[in-house]
Amino acid sequence: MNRYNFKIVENKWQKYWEDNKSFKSVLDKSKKKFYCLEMFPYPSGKIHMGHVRNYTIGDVLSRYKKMQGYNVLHPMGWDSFGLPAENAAKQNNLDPKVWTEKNISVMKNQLKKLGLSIDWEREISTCSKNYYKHQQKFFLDLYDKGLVYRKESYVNWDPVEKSVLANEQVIDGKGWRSGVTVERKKLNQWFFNISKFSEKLLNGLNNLKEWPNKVKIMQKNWIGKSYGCEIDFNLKKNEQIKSIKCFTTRPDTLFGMSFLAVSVDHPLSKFYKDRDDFKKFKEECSKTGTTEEAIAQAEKIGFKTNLTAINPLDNTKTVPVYFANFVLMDYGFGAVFGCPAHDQRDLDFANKYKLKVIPVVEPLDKKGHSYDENKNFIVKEKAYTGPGKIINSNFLNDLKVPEESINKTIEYLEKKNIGKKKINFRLKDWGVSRQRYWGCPIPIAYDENNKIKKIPISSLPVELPENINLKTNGNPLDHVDNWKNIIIDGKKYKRETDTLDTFVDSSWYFLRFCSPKNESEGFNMEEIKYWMPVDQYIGGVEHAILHLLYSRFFMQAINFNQEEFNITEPFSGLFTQGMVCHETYKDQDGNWLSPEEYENIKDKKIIVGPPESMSKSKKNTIDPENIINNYGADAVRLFILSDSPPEKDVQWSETGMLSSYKFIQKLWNLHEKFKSRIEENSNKKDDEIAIFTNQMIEKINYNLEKFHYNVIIANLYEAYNFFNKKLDTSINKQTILKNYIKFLSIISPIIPHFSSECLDDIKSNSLQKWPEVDENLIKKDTVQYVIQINGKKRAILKYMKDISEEELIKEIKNNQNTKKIIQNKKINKCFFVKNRLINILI
RNA sequence: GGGCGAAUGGCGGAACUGGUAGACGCGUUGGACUCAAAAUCCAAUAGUAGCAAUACUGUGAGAGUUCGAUUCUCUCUUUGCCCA
Repeated sequence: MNRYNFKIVENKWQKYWEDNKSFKSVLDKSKKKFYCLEMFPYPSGKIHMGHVRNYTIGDVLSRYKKMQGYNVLHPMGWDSFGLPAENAAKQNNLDPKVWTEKNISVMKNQLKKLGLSIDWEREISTCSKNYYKHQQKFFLDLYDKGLVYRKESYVNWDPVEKSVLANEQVIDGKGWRSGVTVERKKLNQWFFNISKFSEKLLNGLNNLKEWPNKVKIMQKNWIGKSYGCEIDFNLKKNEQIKSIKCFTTRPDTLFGMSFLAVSVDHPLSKFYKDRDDFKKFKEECSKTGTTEEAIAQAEKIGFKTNLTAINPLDNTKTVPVYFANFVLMDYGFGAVFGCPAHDQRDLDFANKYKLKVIPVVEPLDKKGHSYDENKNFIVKEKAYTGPGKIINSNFLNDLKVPEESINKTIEYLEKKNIGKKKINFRLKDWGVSRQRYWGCPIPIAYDENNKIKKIPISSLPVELPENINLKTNGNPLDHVDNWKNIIIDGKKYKRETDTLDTFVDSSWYFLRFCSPKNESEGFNMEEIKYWMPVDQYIGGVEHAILHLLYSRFFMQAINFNQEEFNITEPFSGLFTQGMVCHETYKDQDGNWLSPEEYENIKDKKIIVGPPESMSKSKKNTIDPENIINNYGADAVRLFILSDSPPEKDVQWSETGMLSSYKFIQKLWNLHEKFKSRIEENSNKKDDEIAIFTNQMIEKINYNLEKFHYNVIIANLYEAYNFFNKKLDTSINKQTILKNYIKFLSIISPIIPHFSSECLDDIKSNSLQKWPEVDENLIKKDTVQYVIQINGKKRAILKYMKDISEEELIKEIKNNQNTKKIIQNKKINKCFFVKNRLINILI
């Protein structure tokens, strides 16, 4: 018997697919399209197991859809701008472009070894000028539509590195490399007006039927629509400023107000800007990070003004006005009123500055709360934010919180012209400026007066200069004078040296795949009208918010003021796969060990940790290329799908991998067995194989549609067990051949090389259609009935299909096994489920 | 602190709409082959009792709805992810 040589077979079919352009997709309006897309990789150097899992899931789906007759678009590209390239290049004295291109070529080869059904002719790379040229054009388009603007905004500033940090580079409020506390610094930056579409992005979620609920909920929370109220607070006898406008979601707590806090950037600050103590305070505030979390955790500090605000519901009550570090200018109006009893931040602040704490909401349940000697509810260290009823609030007393209280208060404020109902969104505009070299240049220049000048379309792309000095303070582009200084129409300008956030690159790449080679436009209307939206998008849940939201925004932005294209959602189906995990190993000194190191020094005391997602820092990674070389692509594909449902984490296991490899060998032995039987001739009529095959197809169809890929593998094992046994009996030649081809077709999305080789070996087409289920064959004449007595299973009996309740009871009374249980007993009641079960109560 | 999930043999996991719990794989045990081992093949494998047929218990804990609950409802425990 021949042994299956995966190396020869896999090379052969990969070459065959490439030579025959088997997966090239062409626009064909006569065919139904299916756009299957997996999140494209960042070219970090090598593919990792997460990629293997992601792309295998997508490949199974693509191949399945193709076999079903769809015109499948399954492209691949590279998210190739980004900070790692810049850092790696700096370390190794390379050009980021050279580093990136080398990685791409390595990773492309690795992906090809997996045997993915990708149309490589559509390959794109976001760092190529053919790509970012259109992105720059797009930027100017959005500028013309008024969806891009420039404003001053805070960034995370590392005072040691003298550079701007991304939020993820700030760890516990400190720079990831310098370890120094990050400061807030104001810079002029570019913004996309995503908040303009808050409502649309929120409502659009309702139409995304094939998205996981949790992703929709995360986006909904991120957009954060809240109903509240804007309130004007009058100030006590002040000439320069009469009132301060605040936004609040809890107007019902107005009687509990004990201070008013404004942001240091509030217009009010202009009256204090020359005072030294205020300057000092402002500097102190700048030491707080920019994330919501950093602000929440920072100590609440304030600067007391000489202003006094009047409670709009009771003129006799006045409160002090503070500048405070926890109030941000870009939320609401940069001013809030503080009700310490019912907001933790306000309470921390009030306790620090010895301000009054007046509870105005009393919890319904007294358990776990504090009360004074007169049994009045009091708040000390922990603010109460739950439901209850209003107290200490004059005419608002006894209203139910929150059902009645908020709306009633707003009604009152509107009637008295003090405030009005307002909807607020948490979603802020998207700051896209990055003070980095390795990104898409922003096609803008400034004249001597700092006035914005668009780079003319005809001189796009604005190319990134190559081979520049990266070891500079701040943005390297700032130091490239011959690039920075330009002349447009005879006038001197300085280029914008910030580059675009890489999330911009990935916000429209799915469109580019529809027209990857088009020189004159980023995407062609006719082509995106045919291919878009992406029918199935597959990737990690870590992109649930930003990438997906930004992509959705881009579709809105394209659609904005434009009739021709009316698809506003880029991904009609979304699937988020789980991570690939591995045990972790540490030696006695607490150093991480790799799985190989662990194998080699097994006898020593090593602490084996629980499975965690593979990461270089924990050294618990497995290199896919080694695995492919040792076991073959088919075996890897089989294993990565077999052990867990795709949406959950999967644990990498060497024994599991080995058993997948062995299974392919077993399938090959089965193939040899089949072949010998196909050549034999037996006239015995036997429907059992056909019935089994059809039932299997039915099951697999169901599991494919539901992404239960691990169950499909179990189905395949069952099929193997069945066929292996069946082949030892006498069977009809035609029956075997017909059903065997169906079996090979069904396994082909998962282990395509193996399947192609076997089909070819029995002189059958290696690219089969997906087999249809023959309904006649899966109809059964007899059915197994579960016999329950008093709810307990007592027997399983086989009878004719569609037997009536009376007949079935008669049969049970006569059956040897069951009659003893119910003999001479009175049947009180029966529950009969046709063709399935009967429950007899005696 | 808030939101969303999850919990099933030694392990990963399966179970349609409430209707046979544990498919399939790993591991373990026994056997065949072998001088021996590996590989391969065959068989057993939730627990308890029993030679066995079989009986009882059993899907994180506790309650509830139901003829019937892994599945639905409530409370709790543990745990994961996201936001703070």
